Amino acid sequence: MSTADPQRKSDLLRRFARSGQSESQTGIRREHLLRALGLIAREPAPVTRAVIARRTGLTSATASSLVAELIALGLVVETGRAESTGGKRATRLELESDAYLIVVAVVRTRAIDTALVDLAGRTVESRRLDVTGGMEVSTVVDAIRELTDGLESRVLAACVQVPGVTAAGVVVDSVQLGWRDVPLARILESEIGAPTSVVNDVDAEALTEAVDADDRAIRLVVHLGEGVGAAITTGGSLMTGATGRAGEIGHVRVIYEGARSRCRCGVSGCLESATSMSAMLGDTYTDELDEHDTTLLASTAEARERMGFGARALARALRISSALIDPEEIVIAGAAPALGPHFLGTLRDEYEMYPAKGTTQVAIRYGRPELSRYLGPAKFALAPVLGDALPLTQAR
Amino acid sequence: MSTADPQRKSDLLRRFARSGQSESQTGIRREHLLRALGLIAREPAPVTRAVIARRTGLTSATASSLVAELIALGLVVETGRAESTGGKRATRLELESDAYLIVVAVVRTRAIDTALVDLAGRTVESRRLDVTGGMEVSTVVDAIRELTDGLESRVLAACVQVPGVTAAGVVVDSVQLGWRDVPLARILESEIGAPTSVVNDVDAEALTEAVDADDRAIRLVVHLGEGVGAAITTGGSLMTGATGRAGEIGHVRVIYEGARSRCRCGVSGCLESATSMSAMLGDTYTDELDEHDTTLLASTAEARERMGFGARALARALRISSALIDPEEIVIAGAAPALGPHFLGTLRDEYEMYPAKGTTQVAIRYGRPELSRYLGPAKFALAPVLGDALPLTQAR
DNA sequence: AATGCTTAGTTTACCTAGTCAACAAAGTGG
DNA sequence: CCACTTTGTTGACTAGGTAAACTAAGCATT
Repeated sequence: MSTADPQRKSDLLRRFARSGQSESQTGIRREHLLRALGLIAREPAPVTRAVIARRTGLTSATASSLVAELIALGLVVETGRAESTGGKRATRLELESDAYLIVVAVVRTRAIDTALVDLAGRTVESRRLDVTGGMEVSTVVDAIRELTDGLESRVLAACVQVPGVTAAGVVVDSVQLGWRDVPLARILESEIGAPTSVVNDVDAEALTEAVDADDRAIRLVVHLGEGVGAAITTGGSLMTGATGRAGEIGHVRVIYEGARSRCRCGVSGCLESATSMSAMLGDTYTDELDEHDTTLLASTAEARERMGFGARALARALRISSALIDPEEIVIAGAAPALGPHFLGTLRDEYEMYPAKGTTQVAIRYGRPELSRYLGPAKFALAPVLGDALPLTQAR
Repeated sequence: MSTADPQRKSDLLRRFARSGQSESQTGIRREHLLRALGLIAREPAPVTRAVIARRTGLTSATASSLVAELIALGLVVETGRAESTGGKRATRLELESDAYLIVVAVVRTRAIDTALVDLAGRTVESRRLDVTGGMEVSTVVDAIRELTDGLESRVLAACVQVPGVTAAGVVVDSVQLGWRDVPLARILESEIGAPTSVVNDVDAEALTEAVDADDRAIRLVVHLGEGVGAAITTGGSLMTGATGRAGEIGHVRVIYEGARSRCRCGVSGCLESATSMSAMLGDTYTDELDEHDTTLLASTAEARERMGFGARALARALRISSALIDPEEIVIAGAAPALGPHFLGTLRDEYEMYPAKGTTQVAIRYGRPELSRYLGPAKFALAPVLGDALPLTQAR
């Protein structure tokens, strides 16, 4: 366990946190440091200086100097020697995952969940704060300050997850929280002294699902809950669209004949009115339910019938979406995994009923409920500092 | 007019053409050279060394050295002095647009159009070769060789446009040409000694429409012709998807009740069966028709009625597509502009009939038929050499 | 006309972060 | 014990930047 060292942290931030423009000189070095760090963090086999040199194509001299700097910054430690492969035994290098921490805050209508995540993706600590009345920005600030008290020098980055439209650290519009144009990142950055990001809840979930994604993978993640949303990830980062509203497909009309009920949005036949968890399981469903209760709700005959209808509507949306962006896979996340294999099977059948010429078969799977929901936000928090060097896989 | 200088061209290719991997050292210099070149090519006001220094944030010494190298490579010339702004008059810099040429070949079922495009986007020369029988790769090679005869030392890059699925310089599958897994780029590169790209026809068109795009603009381009296809451009480059099939939306089913005719693909109710030019204007329509003849076909009462049906089907596809990717604008290209304001108006009305909550209004416009169709391929050809430094705007 | 001030561009000394080559350290096998 | 391999470090060199001094060429004011 490393001790807090304010100097080392500020060195690290100066080195990595992209500071606007003049990256002409240090940019390459930053890139190389992150590649080396990425190898150390991701590679299952033991990583040594020689391995880094071979994999990056840099010389062993440069690899040594990169490792020296990573060790000085406290991100990497030497951990004994490797077996000999015919010559001198190499020094193993490993990520020092508990040197720094990432702060995650998940803000909802009536509660704030806060957590500290280490560089391996482990949740070191988590708290819940129930909030009565309206959600205030100051309450979020206080919750985070309480969590990080005394640990300031180890907090490397932070991310706040909110429901609603976000762009560049600003909560543009959150109906659920009643916030509009709140520069949340700026407020928190001055408060905790670390780069802070703001992310939409659906996007955060998509990043969680992309946790061990291939570099170039393109993935369509659909969230089913009280509402319906989607997100597209490419190589571990998000497609935000021109106005930060990419993925807002919940209220697009997909049923033109035989719509069953009018959605709260006014349009009848929109995707959400057929495929949201509430539409399929009834109004007793809420996002606060656990998996067991949701499974119970899904077991009635009426629910099963409505799940068929919902699957058909979602299949319509997915067919055109996947033809357009040609994803590697489609992930149905949110509370959907609790619906079980029946819903997924129906969805796949409906999806494959009209295969479009010129497109390839795309796998549809459920999201993985076993993944910590802090992983996506943690990954998003780390992006401006360490890029996607660290996998944050949690389990290994 | 600059003379051919083989040495200078090979210097340029060595400097810019990204050669696989080891870009660790020269990468930054390449970046800076391209930024300087981009300023000189794009800026409407006269560009000088001092301007480059200010805009890039580099020092004036570096700007001077960058310009010196661009001049040595033949990409830039000094053109007199600017007005004084209180001190020494600056030396104007301009793009030497006729020093190098880009080869474009548009391959279709029965004809090959070839063209030479200069660095400003002007078509310097163009030829057409009608082909009877099947289209052979060797015929394409010959057509290009004939066009470039004696100009080899000025040809900087080439692009071949083909109908069908393409990926990384390979024609993966072209039903129209009867080609499968043809490594066209590799064949041509050894033939003409310049980096060669292969692009899909719909993608090429999308790049043409993105010719003076803002850097971060995301744009959805839909091609209407004998078939229907789409492409997404972000910041001047294409989203290709996981397997190079992004945008293949033609045969996605969008009409579930009241489909009028079965498409050649077998599915009834697919987008193409309602919205392709052939579906709307009748089987007498072909992609070879000129704008005038197409307009005539569109003027009958029956065609107008079918255009309404087609617009409704396309609107369905566009609503979900634009909610998903949140584009800056939607462009309806291909032969569609010949359909006139009636079709576009109907499409807009249908599109806006069910506005989805949480999304923003997106402008729908026709493609610009006045743009040379060689611009998109030329831009694609130049990408591996000069990135998106040159706008290739043609007219200024 | 002389002087000062401003802007443009070049030259020079220095810095950063690589490479290459020599070498030390620490292993293996005959 | 010695040749050979692999790991990692050290020192000379190189590419491509910066900072600051300097030259060049204009305008404005005395």
